[in-house]
Parts: sequence; structure tokens; C-alpha cells
Amino acid sequence: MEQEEKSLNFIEQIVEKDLAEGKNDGRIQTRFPPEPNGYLHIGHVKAICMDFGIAEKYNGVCNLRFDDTNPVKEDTEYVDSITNDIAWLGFKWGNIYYASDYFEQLYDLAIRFIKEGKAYVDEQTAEQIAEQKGTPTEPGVASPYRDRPIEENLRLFQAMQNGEIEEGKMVLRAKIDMANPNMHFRDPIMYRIITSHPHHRTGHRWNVYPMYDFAHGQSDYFEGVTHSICTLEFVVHRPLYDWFIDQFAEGDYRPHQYEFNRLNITYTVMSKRKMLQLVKEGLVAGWDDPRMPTVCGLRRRGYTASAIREFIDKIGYTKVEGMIDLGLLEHTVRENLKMSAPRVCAIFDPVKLVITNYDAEGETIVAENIDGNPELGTREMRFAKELYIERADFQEEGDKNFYRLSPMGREVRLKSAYIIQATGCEKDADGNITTVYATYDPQSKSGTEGGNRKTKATINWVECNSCIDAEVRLYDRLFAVENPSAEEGDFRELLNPDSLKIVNAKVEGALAGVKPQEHFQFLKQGYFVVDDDSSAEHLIFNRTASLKDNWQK
RNA sequence: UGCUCAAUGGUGUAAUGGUAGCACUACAGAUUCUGGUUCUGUCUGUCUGGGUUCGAGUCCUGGUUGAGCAACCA
Repeated sequence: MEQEEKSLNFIEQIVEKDLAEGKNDGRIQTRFPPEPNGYLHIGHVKAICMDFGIAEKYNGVCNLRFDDTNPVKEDTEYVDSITNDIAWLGFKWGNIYYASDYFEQLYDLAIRFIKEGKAYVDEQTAEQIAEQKGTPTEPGVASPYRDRPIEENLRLFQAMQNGEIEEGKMVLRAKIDMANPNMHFRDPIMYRIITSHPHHRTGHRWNVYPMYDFAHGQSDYFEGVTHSICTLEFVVHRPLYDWFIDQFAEGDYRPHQYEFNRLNITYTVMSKRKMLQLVKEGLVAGWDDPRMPTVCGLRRRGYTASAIREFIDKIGYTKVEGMIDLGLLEHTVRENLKMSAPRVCAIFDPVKLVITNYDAEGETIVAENIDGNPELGTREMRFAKELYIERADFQEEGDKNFYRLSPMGREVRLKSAYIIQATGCEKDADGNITTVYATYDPQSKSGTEGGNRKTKATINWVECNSCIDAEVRLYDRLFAVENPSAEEGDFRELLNPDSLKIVNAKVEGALAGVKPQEHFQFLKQGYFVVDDDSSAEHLIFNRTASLKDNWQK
């Protein structure tokens, strides 16, 4: 069997080139470095697939490293959710590390920088420092503390760590170049004092904490990372990443940073800050609300790990910042569930159908879970004189484009059962249809000789006495506009007011014992998953994705 | 009027100096016991000016457009 060769993305090309040149003795090591300050979302999954994927593909290792350098925002709650989500996605890390594992080493390194005249303690306010930084078009000016004697820097930095200095009063800055066109070289802050919050792992051991730029590259170096892959906004940090490492590294080994485009999807946001706000203000039901682009939200929505990974595989990695059509994500999950989700009938807006010439007590029909795939099993459906059908499947005066039930003589198939013809209907005082009447052809049962006759339409049904009630949550896009981040004003006003509609549906009795995370296709409706809060007493289904609907009025 | 990165159909992505291809979307037709699926077909693209070359989406150069960078965040 010939397999079409998938082209390599630009990072894979770099890795293969490095491998061919024998760099790092052929060793490939990556890391996924989340900050434990929020839940993982599908944008992170893109990074996860890259970091773990490269290691897997080239016989390397990918470690999980929590970038926990800011105790103000971080917590073990997030550590747990992150490891859980990565495992659910099906990835295996080598080790779990923490940037806080290196606080001792980083502190010693900072001391060395001070002793070598490459760092100084600044006691200006944050505002003063920001002002002196200049702008992208104007150079900055030097801090008055820039040329403090080394001994004094040493003493003050130790005082910072000893808790003798109040939070916010002093920082340790690298002495580089206040006029550098790259803003990140204008004496970046290496350490700040944080005494107000204990660290989730080191408690009150430290009063000073390293900044990202002084921690990330060094951590990579300490661990032996070869390819440090991140998103595009870190491109401008790369020279500083290299600079810090070059100040102390020995030998030839260097980790290298590479950057790819982050994921944006239409009709959603990919910002932890905005997600946190939606959760905190109760605009969604939580981090795992099925409308959220979080991993736990997608899972609860009914997305499988393989569907999410297939999606990431489709979108690719480049350096072009773009916006992925939400339709591609939906297409991917439909494709993913198509071959596995059992088909069942669920009636969202029921109207009673009475088959006037059906005199038997009722009968049991055996239906395939997926048409044409008998190996995927069958289920029993109760059939009798009184059924529920979808209100929209009957029109008293159907036009020529409507080819379902109508008392105009056309024959319609009841899915997996008999062919019927509508004879009329009954209405209440307001003119609403309360009952539809039809006759059936006893010879037309599905699977029998007489049932081979073609009908233009097939409609869904459930039997009145055996069907069960279920709450069905119809989820739709979270935002009403394609790109909420591009709009002026408050993003919360852009929320889609119809992102959740709840209906009380009648579903087949066969669904009585379903468990959370079981997937189904409700015929003609879409893919649905059993919600985590569902129980035998109160069934709840979440719509994962609707079916495509080409029937336009 | 700084530095950095980028520019291929509506969207995403390939072509690594040699036939601009794939997927999604849209539209049309066929099939269908889901107006789903499947199958077939159609529409639509190399930002722009110059240069190198037998040959440029690809290399060079000028421009245009977009994005990122001025947190004691990561």
C-alpha cells in the first residue's frame, strides 16, 4: 500500500536538519512549559501536539515543566488540571519538572551576574523604570542606580531575599544596553520581591522570584532541552534568551528557541484572562462549560481526544498569524464520530402521531446502531399505534420542496419501521396541531420484501409509552462575531445570546442506561454526548455538533 | 517615524529554482431507509515595482499591507 507522504512543517525540517548534522549527538529534547495559572485550552493543545509530537516522532523526550515563577497567580489546582488534560489527550511526558526546582541555581546564577558586574539592584518605582525604558523609537536612559558598586548590589540582593526589603521596593536588573533597539535588552528585570503570596511548592522559602526571561532559557539549559518551541510573540525574546545563556554556559551545547503561529478560531476567544472573566462572572457555567474552548470544556461538549488531535494535525504550523474557521473544528469532530456514534431517535419538539389502522398491541423492532454496519450492533425499538414525531416533519399543506409528512398522498418511511401516509390532523382552539393521523402499510416493514419500496423521505419517531424524557442542551458558538478580539469595547457584549438552548426531548427507551461521555448521533439532529451530570433519573445530553443541513427554506 | 516577523483561492496549508496541489467552505449533479454520509464536478489564489535566471510562489532589491515588542506577567 502506497502512502502519501505528508510534508514536514518547518520545525520538523529544522529538527531533521539538526539530526542530519549530528547536533547534540542526535539527542532530541523538548518541553511543554505551562504556567499553572489557568486551564488548558485548545491553543495550548496546538503547542502540546508540537512539543510532544516532535519528541515522539524523533525518538526524543518531552518533559512537562511548570513555569511557576509567579506565586501571585499560580496554584496546585491548575497543576492537577493540566496534567490531567495532557494525559487525557494521550501524551506521555518524560519527567515533570518545575521552574521552582531551579530557584537555588537561578539565585546563585544571579549572584554570579552581580559579581561579574552584569546585574544591579534598582530601587526606583515600577513607573520610573518604565519611563526610563524609552519607547520603541527612542532609547532609554540609565537608572541612577546602574553603577552601584558590586558589593552594595550583593548586599542589597541578599537583603531582598532575606525579607528585609518591602515588596515592590527593589528589583535586580541585568546591565545590558538601555539604547538597544530591542526593548528587552534595556536592562531587563531578573528578579522581583514577592512576599505577599506563598509559593504553591516552596512556601515562604523565597522572597525573590525570577522573571520569565531569566528563568525560562536557563531552565531549558539545566534540563538539556534541544528545541525550545513556543509561539510567535516570543520571537523578540529570543536574543535575550540566547544572551543570558551565553553568559554562563560552558561547552558547545545550547538550547534553541523556535516559534510558530498560535491558534485562533472564529467565534471564540483564546485568552486565559477573558476565559477567567467569563467563568468568574458566571457568563458560562465554569471552565468546563461545553461552550468554552478549554480542553475540559471540549471534552464535556463531546469532543474526543482523537478529534482534537486530528484538528491540530489539519491546521499545521507556520509563522503566519491567521484565524481558523470554526467549521473546520466541527467538520473534524463529525468525521471523527461518524463511524462510532450509534444512531438513535430523539424528538425535540414532539407531536403525537396516531396510526389509525394499526390494531396490534405493539411490537419490537430491531434496528442497526449504524446503518450498513451490523458489526456495530443493534438495538430494540418499541413500535405501537401512538408515536411521537417531530412537529416540523408534518405540514398540513406541504409545498413541493417539502417532502416529509403531509396529507397530500405522499408516502413517508418511519425510520426502521413502516411506510405511512398522513390522513389528517387535529388542532386546538389556537390552531396548533395536537395530533397527526396516518395509516400504515402492514406489508412495508423495513427489512422485508414489501419494505423495499422507495420513499422520498424517512422520518424519526419514538413510541409514546416506552420513550423517556431527556434534557438536551443545544450548544452553539460562544460569540456572535467572528473575531471578538478585534472588536472595540467590551467583549462580553459580543456573546451569542443563543449559545445555549435547552429542550425537553423524547428519546428512545434504549437510552435508559447511558453513562457520561457516551456518544450518539441523534438522527437528523447531530452528535450528542451524555453530560457529566446526567443520571438515570434525569438524562442530559449535550450537542457536540449539529449535522450539516442543506435544506434551506 | 525604531527593531523583529510575516504575506499563495473566502479560510488553513503544500510546492525547498522546473506542471501552483490538498483540506475546509460555497455552488451544482448522482447515490441514499438521516434533506446526514458517500461519490463526481465547478468557482476562486502566488500583495506590488524592479532585478538575477533558459526558467521565480521560491533567490536579490525597493515599496505596500498586517502582526509582535515599551508588565516588578508568561
